[in-house]
Amino acid sequence: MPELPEVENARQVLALAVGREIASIDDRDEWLCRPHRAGDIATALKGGRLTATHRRGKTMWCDTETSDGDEGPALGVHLGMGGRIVVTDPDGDRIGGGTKRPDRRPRKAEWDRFTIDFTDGGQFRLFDKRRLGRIRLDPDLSDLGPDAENMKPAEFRDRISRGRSAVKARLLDQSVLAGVGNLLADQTLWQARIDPSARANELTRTELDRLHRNLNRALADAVENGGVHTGNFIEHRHTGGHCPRCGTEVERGKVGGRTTWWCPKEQHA
DNA sequence: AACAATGTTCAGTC
DNA sequence: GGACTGAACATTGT
Repeated sequence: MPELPEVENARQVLALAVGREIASIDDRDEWLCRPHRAGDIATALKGGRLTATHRRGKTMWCDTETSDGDEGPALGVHLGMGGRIVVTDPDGDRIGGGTKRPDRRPRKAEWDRFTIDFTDGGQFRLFDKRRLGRIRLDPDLSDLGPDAENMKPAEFRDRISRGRSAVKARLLDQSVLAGVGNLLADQTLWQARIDPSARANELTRTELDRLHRNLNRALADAVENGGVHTGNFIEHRHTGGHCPRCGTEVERGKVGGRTTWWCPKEQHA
Protein backbone atom coordinates (compact mmCIF):
# COMPACT_ATOMS: atom_id res chain seq x y z
CA MET A 1 0.00 0.00 0.00
CA PRO A 2 2.48 2.60 0.88
CA GLU A 3 3.57 5.16 -1.64
CA LEU A 4 3.40 8.89 -1.06
CA PRO A 5 -0.42 9.18 -0.95
CA GLU A 6 -0.80 6.26 1.44
CA VAL A 7 2.00 7.49 3.65
CA GLU A 8 0.47 10.96 3.85
CA ASN A 9 -2.74 9.32 4.93
CA ALA A 10 -0.83 7.32 7.53
CA ARG A 11 0.80 10.50 8.78
CA GLN A 12 -2.57 12.06 9.38
CA VAL A 13 -3.55 9.05 11.45
CA LEU A 14 -0.27 9.26 13.31
CA ALA A 15 -1.03 12.90 14.11
CA LEU A 16 -3.87 11.69 16.32
CA ALA A 17 -1.24 10.26 18.67
CA VAL A 18 0.39 13.65 19.23
CA GLY A 19 0.24 15.08 22.74
CA ARG A 20 -0.65 11.86 24.51
CA GLU A 21 1.61 10.69 27.31
CA ILE A 22 3.59 7.54 26.62
CA ALA A 23 3.10 4.88 29.29
CA SER A 24 5.10 2.06 27.72
CA ILE A 25 6.55 0.85 24.44
CA ASP A 26 6.96 -2.59 22.91
CA ASP A 27 10.08 -2.40 20.75
CA ARG A 28 11.13 -6.03 21.10
CA ASP A 29 11.32 -6.61 17.35
CA GLU A 30 14.99 -5.88 16.80
CA TRP A 31 14.67 -6.32 13.06
CA LEU A 32 12.18 -3.50 12.66
CA CYS A 33 13.66 -1.31 15.34
CA ARG A 34 17.13 -1.51 13.89
CA PRO A 35 19.74 -0.70 14.77
CA HIS A 36 18.51 -0.38 18.32
CA ARG A 37 18.40 -3.11 20.87
CA ALA A 38 15.07 -3.98 22.40
CA GLY A 39 14.27 -1.45 25.06
CA ASP A 40 16.34 1.39 23.63
CA ILE A 41 13.38 3.17 22.13
CA ALA A 42 11.22 2.42 25.13
CA THR A 43 13.79 3.91 27.46
CA ALA A 44 14.23 7.00 25.34
CA LEU A 45 10.55 7.84 25.03
CA LYS A 46 8.80 6.48 28.10
CA GLY A 47 6.99 9.19 30.01
CA GLY A 48 7.31 11.60 27.11
CA ARG A 49 5.06 12.36 24.20
CA LEU A 50 5.00 12.94 20.46
CA THR A 51 4.77 16.62 19.67
CA ALA A 52 4.53 16.79 15.87
CA THR A 53 4.49 14.59 12.77
CA HIS A 54 6.38 15.04 9.51
CA ARG A 55 6.67 13.28 6.18
CA ARG A 56 9.03 13.43 3.25
CA GLY A 57 8.30 10.98 0.49
CA LYS A 58 7.57 7.66 2.15
CA THR A 59 9.41 8.48 5.36
CA MET A 60 7.64 9.77 8.46
CA TRP A 61 9.04 11.00 11.72
CA CYS A 62 7.74 12.52 14.92
CA ASP A 63 9.26 15.15 17.15
CA THR A 64 9.15 14.16 20.78
CA GLU A 65 9.59 15.68 24.20
CA THR A 66 10.69 13.93 27.35
CA SER A 67 8.78 13.88 30.62
CA ASP A 68 10.81 16.92 31.68
CA GLY A 69 9.61 18.86 28.68
CA ASP A 70 13.01 18.71 26.97
CA GLU A 71 13.35 17.87 23.32
CA GLY A 72 13.58 14.11 22.80
CA PRO A 73 14.89 12.08 19.89
CA ALA A 74 12.87 11.99 16.68
CA LEU A 75 10.91 8.80 16.15
CA GLY A 76 11.29 7.60 12.54
CA VAL A 77 8.50 5.51 11.03
CA HIS A 78 8.66 3.78 7.65
CA LEU A 79 5.92 1.49 6.36
CA GLY A 80 8.14 -0.58 4.10
CA MET A 81 6.28 -2.69 1.60
CA GLY A 82 2.99 -3.16 3.42
CA GLY A 83 2.98 -1.54 6.84
CA ARG A 84 0.01 0.32 8.28
CA ILE A 85 -0.42 2.78 11.11
CA VAL A 86 -3.08 2.10 13.71
CA VAL A 87 -4.02 4.61 16.39
CA THR A 88 -6.70 3.84 18.94
CA ASP A 89 -8.68 5.91 21.42
CA PRO A 90 -8.93 5.05 25.14
CA ASP A 91 -11.66 2.52 24.34
CA GLY A 92 -9.36 0.69 21.95
CA ASP A 93 -11.32 1.78 18.88
CA ARG A 94 -9.37 2.78 15.81
CA ILE A 95 -9.42 6.47 15.02
CA GLY A 96 -8.52 8.32 11.83
CA GLY A 97 -7.98 6.81 8.43
CA GLY A 98 -11.21 7.96 6.84
CA THR A 99 -13.22 4.80 6.41
CA LYS A 100 -14.64 3.69 9.70
CA ARG A 101 -15.49 0.18 8.57
CA PRO A 102 -13.77 -2.36 10.76
CA ASP A 103 -11.37 -4.37 8.65
CA ARG A 104 -12.58 -7.94 8.54
CA ARG A 105 -9.31 -9.32 7.25
CA PRO A 106 -7.64 -11.77 9.57
CA ARG A 107 -5.10 -10.04 11.74
CA LYS A 108 -2.63 -11.70 14.00
CA ALA A 109 -1.36 -10.06 17.13
CA GLU A 110 2.23 -10.75 16.14
CA TRP A 111 1.77 -8.57 13.05
CA ASP A 112 1.76 -5.56 15.35
CA ARG A 113 5.50 -5.09 15.25
CA PHE A 114 5.81 -1.96 17.38
CA THR A 115 3.40 -0.57 19.94
CA ILE A 116 3.18 2.54 22.07
CA ASP A 117 0.72 2.48 24.97
CA PHE A 118 -0.52 5.86 26.07
CA THR A 119 -1.55 6.61 29.63
CA ASP A 120 -5.06 7.34 28.39
CA GLY A 121 -5.43 3.68 27.38
CA GLY A 122 -5.05 4.21 23.63
CA GLN A 123 -2.27 2.91 21.42
CA PHE A 124 -0.10 3.60 18.41
CA ARG A 125 0.76 0.46 16.49
CA LEU A 126 2.80 -0.35 13.40
CA PHE A 127 1.00 -3.26 11.74
CA ASP A 128 3.27 -4.96 9.23
CA LYS A 129 2.91 -8.52 8.02
CA ARG A 130 5.98 -8.51 5.86
CA ARG A 131 8.20 -6.95 8.46
CA LEU A 132 9.98 -4.62 6.06
CA GLY A 133 8.86 -1.50 7.91
CA ARG A 134 11.27 0.44 10.10
CA ILE A 135 11.17 2.22 13.42
CA ARG A 136 14.24 4.14 14.46
CA LEU A 137 15.44 7.00 16.58
CA ASP A 138 16.71 10.12 14.83
CA PRO A 139 16.40 8.72 11.28
CA ASP A 140 18.94 9.90 8.74
CA LEU A 141 17.12 11.91 6.08
CA SER A 142 20.21 13.17 4.29
CA ASP A 143 19.84 10.76 1.36
CA LEU A 144 16.23 11.72 0.70
CA GLY A 145 15.47 13.98 -2.23
CA PRO A 146 12.72 16.60 -2.14
CA ASP A 147 9.16 15.40 -1.68
CA ALA A 148 7.64 14.44 -5.02
CA GLU A 149 4.66 16.67 -4.39
CA ASN A 150 4.87 20.35 -5.31
CA MET A 151 8.18 20.26 -7.12
CA LYS A 152 9.04 23.11 -9.44
CA PRO A 153 9.17 22.05 -13.12
CA ALA A 154 12.79 23.09 -13.52
CA GLU A 155 13.87 21.21 -10.43
CA PHE A 156 12.02 18.10 -11.57
CA ARG A 157 13.62 18.24 -15.03
CA ASP A 158 17.09 18.75 -13.63
CA ARG A 159 16.96 15.99 -11.11
CA ILE A 160 15.35 13.36 -13.34
CA SER A 161 17.57 13.99 -16.35
CA ARG A 162 20.80 14.16 -14.39
CA GLY A 163 21.37 10.40 -14.72
CA ARG A 164 21.74 8.00 -17.63
CA SER A 165 19.71 5.16 -16.20
CA ALA A 166 16.16 4.29 -17.23
CA VAL A 167 13.72 7.08 -16.50
CA LYS A 168 11.67 4.73 -14.34
CA ALA A 169 14.74 4.00 -12.22
CA ARG A 170 15.16 7.75 -11.74
CA LEU A 171 11.54 8.10 -10.63
CA LEU A 172 12.00 5.29 -8.12
CA ASP A 173 15.27 6.66 -6.75
CA GLN A 174 14.33 8.25 -3.43
CA SER A 175 17.40 10.47 -3.48
CA VAL A 176 16.28 12.01 -6.77
CA LEU A 177 12.81 12.71 -5.47
CA ALA A 178 11.00 11.12 -2.56
CA GLY A 179 7.67 9.36 -2.64
CA VAL A 180 7.25 7.58 -5.98
CA GLY A 181 6.90 3.80 -5.82
CA ASN A 182 6.46 1.05 -8.36
CA LEU A 183 2.77 1.52 -9.10
CA LEU A 184 2.86 5.29 -9.22
CA ALA A 185 5.82 5.11 -11.58
CA ASP A 186 4.03 2.80 -14.02
CA GLN A 187 0.85 4.87 -13.84
CA THR A 188 2.75 8.12 -14.42
CA LEU A 189 4.82 6.80 -17.34
CA TRP A 190 1.74 5.37 -18.99
CA GLN A 191 -0.16 8.64 -18.63
CA ALA A 192 2.80 10.53 -20.06
CA ARG A 193 3.25 8.01 -22.89
CA ILE A 194 6.92 7.55 -22.07
CA ASP A 195 8.88 4.30 -22.33
CA PRO A 196 9.95 3.26 -18.81
CA SER A 197 13.30 2.11 -20.23
CA ALA A 198 14.10 5.39 -21.99
CA ARG A 199 17.40 6.86 -20.84
CA ALA A 200 16.56 9.73 -18.50
CA ASN A 201 19.17 12.04 -20.01
CA GLU A 202 17.82 11.48 -23.52
CA LEU A 203 14.33 12.78 -22.78
CA THR A 204 13.46 16.08 -24.35
CA ARG A 205 12.39 19.03 -22.27
CA THR A 206 8.87 18.53 -23.57
CA GLU A 207 8.86 14.94 -22.42
CA LEU A 208 10.25 15.84 -19.01
CA ASP A 209 7.57 18.47 -18.49
CA ARG A 210 4.92 16.03 -19.65
CA LEU A 211 6.25 13.48 -17.20
CA HIS A 212 6.12 16.02 -14.40
CA ARG A 213 2.56 17.09 -15.17
CA ASN A 214 1.43 13.51 -15.23
CA LEU A 215 3.19 12.69 -11.99
CA ASN A 216 1.29 15.54 -10.37
CA ARG A 217 -1.94 14.31 -11.90
CA ALA A 218 -1.37 10.71 -10.84
CA LEU A 219 -0.49 11.91 -7.36
CA ALA A 220 -3.57 14.09 -7.07
CA ASP A 221 -5.82 11.31 -8.37
CA ALA A 222 -4.35 8.82 -5.93
CA VAL A 223 -4.87 11.18 -3.01
CA GLU A 224 -8.44 11.91 -4.07
CA ASN A 225 -9.40 8.32 -4.78
CA GLY A 226 -7.74 6.73 -1.80
CA GLY A 227 -4.53 5.17 -3.04
CA VAL A 228 -2.18 4.51 -5.92
CA HIS A 229 -3.94 1.22 -6.64
CA THR A 230 -6.94 3.23 -7.90
CA GLY A 231 -4.98 4.49 -10.92
CA ASN A 232 -6.78 3.77 -14.18
CA PHE A 233 -3.77 1.98 -15.65
CA ILE A 234 -3.07 -0.11 -12.57
CA GLU A 235 -6.09 -2.34 -13.05
CA HIS A 236 -4.74 -3.39 -16.46
CA ARG A 237 -1.34 -4.17 -15.05
CA HIS A 238 -1.44 -7.95 -15.39
CA THR A 239 -0.98 -10.72 -17.95
CA GLY A 240 -3.54 -10.29 -20.70
CA GLY A 241 -4.29 -6.71 -19.66
CA HIS A 242 -4.88 -4.10 -22.35
CA CYS A 243 -4.01 -0.43 -22.63
CA PRO A 244 -7.20 1.41 -21.66
CA ARG A 245 -6.51 4.02 -24.36
CA CYS A 246 -5.57 2.03 -27.44
CA GLY A 247 -6.40 -1.57 -26.55
CA THR A 248 -2.91 -2.94 -27.20
CA GLU A 249 -1.94 -5.76 -24.88
CA VAL A 250 0.34 -4.50 -22.14
CA GLU A 251 3.88 -5.76 -21.90
CA ARG A 252 5.77 -6.86 -18.85
CA GLY A 253 9.44 -6.56 -18.03
CA LYS A 254 11.98 -5.54 -15.44
CA VAL A 255 13.04 -1.91 -15.24
CA GLY A 256 14.89 -0.33 -12.37
CA GLY A 257 14.87 -3.68 -10.65
CA ARG A 258 11.09 -3.81 -10.43
CA THR A 259 8.36 -5.51 -12.40
CA THR A 260 7.16 -3.02 -14.99
CA TRP A 261 4.07 -2.94 -17.23
CA TRP A 262 3.60 -0.61 -20.17
CA CYS A 263 1.81 -0.16 -23.47
CA PRO A 264 4.33 -1.12 -26.17
CA LYS A 265 2.49 0.87 -28.81
CA GLU A 266 2.23 4.20 -27.04
CA GLN A 267 5.24 4.08 -24.77
CA HIS A 268 8.37 3.86 -26.86
CA ALA A 269 11.15 6.12 -28.01
C1' DA B 1 6.34 -25.51 -4.93
C1' DA B 2 7.88 -21.61 -7.08
C1' DC B 3 7.35 -16.93 -7.66
C1' DA B 4 5.83 -12.23 -6.97
C1' DA B 5 4.90 -8.50 -3.72
C1' DT B 6 2.77 -0.66 -3.41
C1' DG B 7 10.45 -0.89 -0.38
C1' DT B 8 15.20 -0.26 1.03
C1' DT B 9 19.96 -1.56 1.28
C1' DC B 10 24.22 -3.64 0.36
C1' DA B 11 27.81 -5.87 -2.43
C1' DG B 12 29.67 -5.91 -6.75
C1' DT B 13 30.80 -3.89 -11.42
C1' DC B 14 31.86 -0.43 -14.73
C1' DG C 1 34.80 7.82 -6.38
C1' DG C 2 30.37 8.12 -8.47
C1' DA C 3 26.76 5.85 -11.05
C1' DC C 4 24.45 1.98 -11.82
C1' DT C 5 22.63 -3.10 -11.33
C1' DG C 6 20.98 -7.03 -9.20
C1' DA C 7 20.49 -9.81 -5.24
C1' DA C 8 19.19 -9.94 -0.51
C1' DC C 9 16.34 -8.81 3.13
C1' DA C 10 11.48 -11.21 6.06
C1' DT C 11 7.17 -12.74 5.30
C1' DT C 12 2.78 -13.65 3.09
C1' DG C 13 -0.28 -14.66 -0.64
C1' DT C 14 -1.21 -16.91 -5.05
